[in-house]
Amino acid sequence: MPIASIVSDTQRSPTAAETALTRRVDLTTLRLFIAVCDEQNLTRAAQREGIAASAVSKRMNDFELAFGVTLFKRLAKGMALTPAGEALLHHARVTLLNVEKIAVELSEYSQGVRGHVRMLANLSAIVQYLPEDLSAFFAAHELLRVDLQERPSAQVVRGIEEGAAELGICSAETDSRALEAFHYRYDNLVVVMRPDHPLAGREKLLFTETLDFDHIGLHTASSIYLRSQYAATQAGKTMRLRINVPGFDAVCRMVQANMGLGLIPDRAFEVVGAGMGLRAIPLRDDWGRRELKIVVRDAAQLSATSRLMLDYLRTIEADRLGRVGGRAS
Amino acid sequence: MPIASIVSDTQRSPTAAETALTRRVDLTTLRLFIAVCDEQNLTRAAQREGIAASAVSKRMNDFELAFGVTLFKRLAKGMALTPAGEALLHHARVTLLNVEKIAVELSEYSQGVRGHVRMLANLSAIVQYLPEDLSAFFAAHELLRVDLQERPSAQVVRGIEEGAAELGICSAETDSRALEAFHYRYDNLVVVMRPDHPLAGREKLLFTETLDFDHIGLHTASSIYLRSQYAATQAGKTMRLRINVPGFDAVCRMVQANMGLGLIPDRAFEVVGAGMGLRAIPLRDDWGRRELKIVVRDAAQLSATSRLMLDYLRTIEADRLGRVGGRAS
DNA sequence: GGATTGTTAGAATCCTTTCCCAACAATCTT
DNA sequence: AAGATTGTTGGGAAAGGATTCTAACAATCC
Repeated sequence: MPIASIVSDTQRSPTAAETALTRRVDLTTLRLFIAVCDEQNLTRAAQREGIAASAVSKRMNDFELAFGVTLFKRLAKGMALTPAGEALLHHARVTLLNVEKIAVELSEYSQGVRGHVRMLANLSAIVQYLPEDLSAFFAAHELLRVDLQERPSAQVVRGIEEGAAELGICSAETDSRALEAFHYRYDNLVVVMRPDHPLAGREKLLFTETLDFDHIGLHTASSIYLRSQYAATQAGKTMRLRINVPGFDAVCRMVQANMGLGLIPDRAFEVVGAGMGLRAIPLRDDWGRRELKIVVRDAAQLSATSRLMLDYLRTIEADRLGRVGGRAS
Repeated sequence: MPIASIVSDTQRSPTAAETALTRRVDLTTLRLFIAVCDEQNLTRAAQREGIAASAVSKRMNDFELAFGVTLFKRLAKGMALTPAGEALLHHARVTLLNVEKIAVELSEYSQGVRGHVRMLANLSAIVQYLPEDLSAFFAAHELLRVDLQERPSAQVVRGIEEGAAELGICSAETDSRALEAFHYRYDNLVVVMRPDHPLAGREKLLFTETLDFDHIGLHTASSIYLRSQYAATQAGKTMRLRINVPGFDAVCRMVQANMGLGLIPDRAFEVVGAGMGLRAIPLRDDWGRRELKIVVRDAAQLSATSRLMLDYLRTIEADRLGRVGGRAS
């Protein structure tokens, strides 16, 4: 993005003088600084942190001196931030948040947790397969912990590329660029409707048959939404959308409220919409069968724990298929 | 996302014991730790950091003791990470990166820069209006600096909500939820084509008229792509997409290469596709005129510098319209 | 004048680093 | 095969540095 970089400067590498300054930053100073900002008063901040006011004063002054910056305007009633102070406050907050994460995560290790796996996954995977897969995984490896976040498929890829997590699960149609990809699960889309809907008696449906009725859409970045819009376009028809909602449960509730048809994966319906008295009819179109894939940056360089998880996720469906003798649901 | 939170634990608040542990983390230890990880060797790490090897050893041991965790497997050939060590490494890296940002930013303040504004904007704003608007703004306020990142409109909103930046610019059609929104600019979409294209002689075009020809799409999260797909659907037709590309310049290059029609904002064409010998024909549909809006979390609580920028961006078009006497381009 | 506010100074304390040495494993030399 | 050499991490004592505390001091507000 060349045009952006003209005015952006976050990416440039720090000079030697700046790396020297890096060493003058320390966490207690940042913590105290935040306290002073919160209280807008040095004395109260010192009390809150259980330290003498003079110590705080000295730290703030030394810090300002070291960086050649004034952080506060010293008023008679307390301390007010300068622009430089505001900039520091922002970074100080996220830095301390990070440090807190360190403490939390390490203390988990000390209590026996032997590994952490950071994962990103799309909604379909999280709702349908991950709860069971992960709990089965935990049964075999009690000492592991997973940090899972939901994101649309495209951003799962982005997050893995950027190293925000090690394992990602996204729709197989998503472009995963330089990442390594492995098969995870197959998915089947079903049309969800009330039992009194005109189509409720059907065994199977073509997507085009549903286009004469109102639809309830997922959020616009979801792959199901994008794919169904595309299918409608291909058929030369229009999807009549009443509303876009953020989750499968919300879709089912909207269907229940007679807002229209919903299009969600079958297992999601079993999990989320089961007790709601709704009908789910399989989609006959070829794109009604979807694939979820696992993406990683470099399988060879994965941490031992992530490697374990990856191997597990890759074999689990193979096992299941072997037992059942075919591709189930 | 209740189902996700069962297995996710990033959001939970730290216990008292953990906040106590927070104080045992310090940056030099983290820096040394990273050095040891990089070198996989305590002695070399100590040399690199200009410190005695035994001091490093002591720090690592104390740290392990404090958290009750083993970070390394001590091998004869050096030190290898345990899973806990890998987890720490990840967080340590991002923490130090943040600290470096602090040093960089503050040293800029010390050199006279008086304020930082963090912004997110969509591609349309960045390519068309921000370069001029920002440079004009800088002319009036030499001492300010802007940190600008490109994101699709929906994620601009998300970023502002999460506090990643203070000012955002996105398409007016984007749902900005609880954020405050202000008008920024109007936009007009044009159809870009080669001069030898059948439609090249036209003065204006309806989007439906272009649907008989191949199109070049932007990336699927872009508002132009979403909106034009929707329009095609509404017209009961199909958009014949040859390829999706990530930027306006790429669209123009594809058009030049005879891949099809492009749909981009007019000013983007002037900036990016001007010298490429292409035709740009205005879109006559009502949605061909788009609006860009500025979003902020709470205008009343904005920092002084961001406030300045917001006020500037809000007035600049009003001025321009006043001078020109109407809505230009 | 009393009660805020933040700042300064000197002494006590705490912590870190350094230095030297020990134990150990792997590798090379005799 | 035995011994020497190199490189590794770990531990204890002393020196040096940094941080903190108490106490006293200015400036402002009510």
